[in-house]
Amino acid sequence: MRNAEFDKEKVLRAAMVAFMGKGYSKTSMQDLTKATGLHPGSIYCAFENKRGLLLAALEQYRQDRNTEFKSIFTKDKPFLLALREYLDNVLSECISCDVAKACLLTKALSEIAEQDDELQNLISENLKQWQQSLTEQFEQGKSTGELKTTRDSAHLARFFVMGIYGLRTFAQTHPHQKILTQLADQLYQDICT
Amino acid sequence: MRNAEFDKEKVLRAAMVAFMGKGYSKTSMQDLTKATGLHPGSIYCAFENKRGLLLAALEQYRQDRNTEFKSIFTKDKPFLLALREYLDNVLSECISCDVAKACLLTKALSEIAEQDDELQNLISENLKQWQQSLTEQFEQGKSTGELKTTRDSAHLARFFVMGIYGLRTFAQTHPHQKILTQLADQLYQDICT
DNA sequence: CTCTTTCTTGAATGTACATTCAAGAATTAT
DNA sequence: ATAATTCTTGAATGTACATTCAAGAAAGAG
Repeated sequence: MRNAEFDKEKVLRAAMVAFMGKGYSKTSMQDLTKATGLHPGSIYCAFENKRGLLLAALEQYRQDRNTEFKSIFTKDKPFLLALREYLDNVLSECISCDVAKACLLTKALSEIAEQDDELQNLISENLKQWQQSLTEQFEQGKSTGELKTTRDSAHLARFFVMGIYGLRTFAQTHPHQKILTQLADQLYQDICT
Repeated sequence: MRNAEFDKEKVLRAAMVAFMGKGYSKTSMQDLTKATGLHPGSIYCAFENKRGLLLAALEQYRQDRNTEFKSIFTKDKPFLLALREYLDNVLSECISCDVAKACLLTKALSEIAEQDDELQNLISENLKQWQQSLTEQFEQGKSTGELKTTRDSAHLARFFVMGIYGLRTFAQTHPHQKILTQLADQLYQDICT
């Protein structure tokens, strides 16, 4: 008897970064062995195949994002502050020069989803769940009176999500702090008034 | 002496559709020969290689979009109507079930740009040019008094572009007419007030 | 009608890749 | 210590692919 030697989370985060950097197709197994430090056999043993590694990485990504979300939208923090902090986080990802500029979910969605229904559904569900969490926060914000608007919470959340998708794509052609910040400010204003 | 037998525009539009459907990497030469009706040799003769075909297809895409843009934003049509029509066009693309849901430029940008600086620049320039055209239209709309806002035209155009990027991504997970229309309406309102 | 040029065809080539597997190494149990 | 089990290693395999190329077909020139 013997236990696996590698740290699954570390491996999955490394795989995430690799996939975000080159995209799924262009990330070779060689890239993945280099990034994760695992040999092909180990990867196949642990994750079945390359696609399995992507699935596992997506799940890890979802968990990480979820943890981050909960750490920002805490019960004691005023909603508007939390929302602004959340947006600023997205913003700094967009501006940063590392590979996390794109969201792994949307990147994978645009690259592979058309060909792979299971993956498409998985990703869509994740994104819908994220949107649902935001809807709940908007609802919360309205109930405390912080968010003064007649608009439906679900609608607000969808618009916010759309804005973030757009911001991320925009950042790929215009990675300028000033402009991106302006766009984020505008989005925040449009939501909160 | 003998002339090439194929219609370049038709070939390029077929290639565009193929690339939009499967993405660049996953579209094989076999797919492309089937889609275009050309044999490998002819493709290599006319476009150098697969990447060359993508470049040519991107250029065709740019031209087609430009023509469409000019046909919507004509001098005699009221700006607000034109803007609304433009947005509705995007919307119907998002809702339609064919492959044109995604913009070829942003799809290619997210898939390949990281690896290919020349392509990255080409696409970025195209997108910036689009944004510039919109800026000019917003400026026009302000000068006629149709567009009543204190906001900068360039800023308006950026926000509008961001919204369209977001709408397209959003449509990949929620291809529902009603919700997408709602989002487009909201975007239109936010811009025009 | 014949020659020349250019285009077309699709089988052949080489490469890059995902995947497998058998031998070796490490760990735990007895 | 030894055996039993499970993990690790990386070279070998087969496949899918982009690309090439030489032979054949079509079109125009003389």
